[in-house]
Amino acid sequence: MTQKSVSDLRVKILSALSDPTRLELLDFLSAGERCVCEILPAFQRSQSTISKHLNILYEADILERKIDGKRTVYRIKDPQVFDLIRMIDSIALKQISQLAEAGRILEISLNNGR
Amino acid sequence: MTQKSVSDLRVKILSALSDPTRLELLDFLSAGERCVCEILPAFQRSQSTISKHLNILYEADILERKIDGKRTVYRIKDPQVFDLIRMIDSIALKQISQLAEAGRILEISLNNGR
DNA sequence: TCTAATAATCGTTTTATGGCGATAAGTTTA
DNA sequence: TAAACTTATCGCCATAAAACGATTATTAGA
Repeated sequence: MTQKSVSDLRVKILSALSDPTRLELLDFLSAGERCVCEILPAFQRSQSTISKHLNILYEADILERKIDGKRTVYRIKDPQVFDLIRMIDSIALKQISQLAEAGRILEISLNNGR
Repeated sequence: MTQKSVSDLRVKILSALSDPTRLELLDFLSAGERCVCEILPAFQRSQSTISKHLNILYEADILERKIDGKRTVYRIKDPQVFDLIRMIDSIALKQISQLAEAGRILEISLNNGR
């Protein structure tokens, strides 16, 4: 039996999410389930690359899939991933505003020095 | 000027978090700021490896550091990362309980078949 | 001013990841 | 059943990431 710890799973989930193409895939699928043939035209990546990315998200239990005739349909398994992404964005936005603030202060001190 | 988008930053943050050693470092630092010389004995990794991991977390704006004499002290910059990790754990725990449930159902059907 | 302590950085090796085209495998349709 | 469609997988290459030991730079203390 392959024991799974929460630590292993969280690294697996975080790794699956730490790629721009995969984040775009999640965004794309947030509108609802889609077959691969609908996903492909929306991305400038080869079919094999997209298939691989989808499988990584599937293996991380973030997506589920069903086979429907000759197509495979993917959908978000647990919508809580979007809460997660929102929280990341909130942290990222804080970082950006800190940068902007630092820039403003720098600008002020440069102006004072003129 | 190096423009930073939220998308770039979130990939950077997620990448920084998707490593078991770095998650342990965050856990270790959750008790409060620590210098590298206190961190090292708690990890079975070389000094250069730990230094690199700390720097990755620093570059992702997850840690901040100050130099104090001959030591460098690291601390959590934004405690919201812990909300993030808690949310990951909640997703991971859901996955584990689904696995357990699937195992239970499998066991039942195996028993029925005996 | 030596010496020890501390931590970052360099150079190297090994492993993982992302990308692609080609191929295979399954399904539908003609 | 042959052809077309759809998607997963294989093999390969290039780049990135993780690990280590050795080196460097800085500071504290003898």
